[in-house]
Amino acid sequence: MTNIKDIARLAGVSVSTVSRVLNNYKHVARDKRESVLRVIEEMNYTPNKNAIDLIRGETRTIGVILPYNNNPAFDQILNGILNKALEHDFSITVLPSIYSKEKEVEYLKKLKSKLYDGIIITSRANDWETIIPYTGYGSIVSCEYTQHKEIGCSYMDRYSSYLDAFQLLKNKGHYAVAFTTARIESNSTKQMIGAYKEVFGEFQPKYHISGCLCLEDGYKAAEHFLHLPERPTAVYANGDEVAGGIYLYAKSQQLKIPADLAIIGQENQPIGIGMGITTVDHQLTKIGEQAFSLVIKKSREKVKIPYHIVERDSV
Amino acid sequence: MTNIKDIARLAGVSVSTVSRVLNNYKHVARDKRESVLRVIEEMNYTPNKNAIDLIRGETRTIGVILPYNNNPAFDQILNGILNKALEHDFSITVLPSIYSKEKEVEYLKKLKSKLYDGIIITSRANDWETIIPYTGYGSIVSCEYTQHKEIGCSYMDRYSSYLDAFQLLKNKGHYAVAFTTARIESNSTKQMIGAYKEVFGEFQPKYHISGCLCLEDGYKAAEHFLHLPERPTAVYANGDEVAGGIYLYAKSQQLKIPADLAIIGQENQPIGIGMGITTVDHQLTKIGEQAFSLVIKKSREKVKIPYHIVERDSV
DNA sequence: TTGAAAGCGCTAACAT
DNA sequence: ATGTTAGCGCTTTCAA
Repeated sequence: MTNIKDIARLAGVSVSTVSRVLNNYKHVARDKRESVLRVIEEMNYTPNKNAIDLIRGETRTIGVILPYNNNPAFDQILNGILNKALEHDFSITVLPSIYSKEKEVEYLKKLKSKLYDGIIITSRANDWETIIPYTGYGSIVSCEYTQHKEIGCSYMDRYSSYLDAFQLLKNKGHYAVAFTTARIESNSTKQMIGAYKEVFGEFQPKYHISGCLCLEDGYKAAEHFLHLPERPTAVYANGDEVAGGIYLYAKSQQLKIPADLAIIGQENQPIGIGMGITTVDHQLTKIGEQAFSLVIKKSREKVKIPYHIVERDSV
Repeated sequence: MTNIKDIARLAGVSVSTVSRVLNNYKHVARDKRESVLRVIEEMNYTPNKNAIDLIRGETRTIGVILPYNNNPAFDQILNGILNKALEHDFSITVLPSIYSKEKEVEYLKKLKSKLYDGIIITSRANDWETIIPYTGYGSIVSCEYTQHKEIGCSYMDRYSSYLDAFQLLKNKGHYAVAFTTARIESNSTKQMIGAYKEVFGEFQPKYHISGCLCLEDGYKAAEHFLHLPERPTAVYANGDEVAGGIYLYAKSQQLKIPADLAIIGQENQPIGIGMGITTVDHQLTKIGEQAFSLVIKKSREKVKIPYHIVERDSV
């Protein structure tokens, strides 16, 4: 591999001069600049980026921690991040965590080891207390709200959106309402249950199924709900694919949507458009875009992205 | 920032000893190893990965060039890549190209600049002739077949799958068949047209619409097809979301699926399951997994991944 | 405008 | 078993 020293020698200049033309500095004589460029061309030289990153102490790369890499919601956030990264000429490294605390810490250590200029956490397993110390090594932005001043947030008002969705159902005359969530221990499950209580008074565990990520999960959840003695008349799914699965199972039981079962999904995904499912759109792409903007600004702002409900034919 | 020198000094040993314990080498006395570990702990030290990458000349990072970052097909491939990367403790950097030749070359230069150990090209705008020289700087694997010996391939037999899909339609009595593709200049459009000719004799431009990526594009394509004087009785869509859009438009015109219009999609995506759309599953996740395996083995094998047709209710 | 030289933080060959 | 030292390839003072 040819290096900067070779170029300098062949161009008859010093390495610092080569460095100067490489970085477009002024104060380089025309002829020297040209001869350096010629040699670079001839030798087909490209500077070693690791050496540059080592010296500069920055990499123009952002790491994105996300639990699942095959989940449409996280794909939407990632999409937003990539949009902005492309625009700002940053690279994005995807860090799949499967909600493993160890994996997450491993990734935070990579921030510390200077591989990334910052990290975006789309969702997490660790406590903020274990994450915050790493803000000393690069900017950390979360896609979930936290009051900790060290962390920038690009988030949505989950609680309020859950409230709206349940209220919509209640307004349509539904009182036996079921819902699905992804992780039982997650913040969003807690908020979902909270909102449920606020709207319907008491939480009934039989009307809640966790661990729902994809269409098949929704199908199974519906199977459970619809075999309950007092079967729900509506269900709020944590994603349109899960909602689609619920829809399919209901249909397989000859139920009419929404007459026999109302369904509301989340994140305005293609399947929801296709199947005409009402959905709560948290604008995840925008969340991702905003998260990226915050992380490169090293900002610790808390930016709330508005959600809206898209009414279709399933409620 | 504390560095290896500081640790050596504080532990009362040389940097090489510190390096040895860092890399789990043998021949380090118990007490020295322990005191080094203690100081590392106390100082909360993490080695600078850029320095290590610089010396080792490898980064355990693979770059993945993909044209769109919000396209379900490429998401499936990326998903497969990430599965394997996680397993093998490699990092994945996403390189969005929007089919720009310049962007692609920029990414290949990053391979040359030693940022990645290899690159996976899911789809490309450049000729192989301009890509191949970069195989000198790291392994390059393609998700599309090419006979060039320098390039490993994890691919599907597109032509044969197109043939099968068109034949399926023909067997069901369809002769006026339309189809959609993503990019007019792409290889897969060429193969699609070739397969069409082989099955139906002649290619009719009015039955082909390019530039279809999402549901909305499918909707518009259907609008076009269904207003043709001799409207097609079947359409093969380049993706299930596009197929979903076609389905929706047909429904909006009171057409029955498949009686009035047969629809076949591609890639077995959730929306297709939800809407009951027959699809050609090219197993993109497996393509991604295999591509990753090839790239880290620096293999130039050509591995064909089998496809299969999933029959549902739209044909 | 240019070059010499001192790092950036680490590994590894070599010597002991 | 351990330390010395010469790099890895580049940037950036500093002096000229």
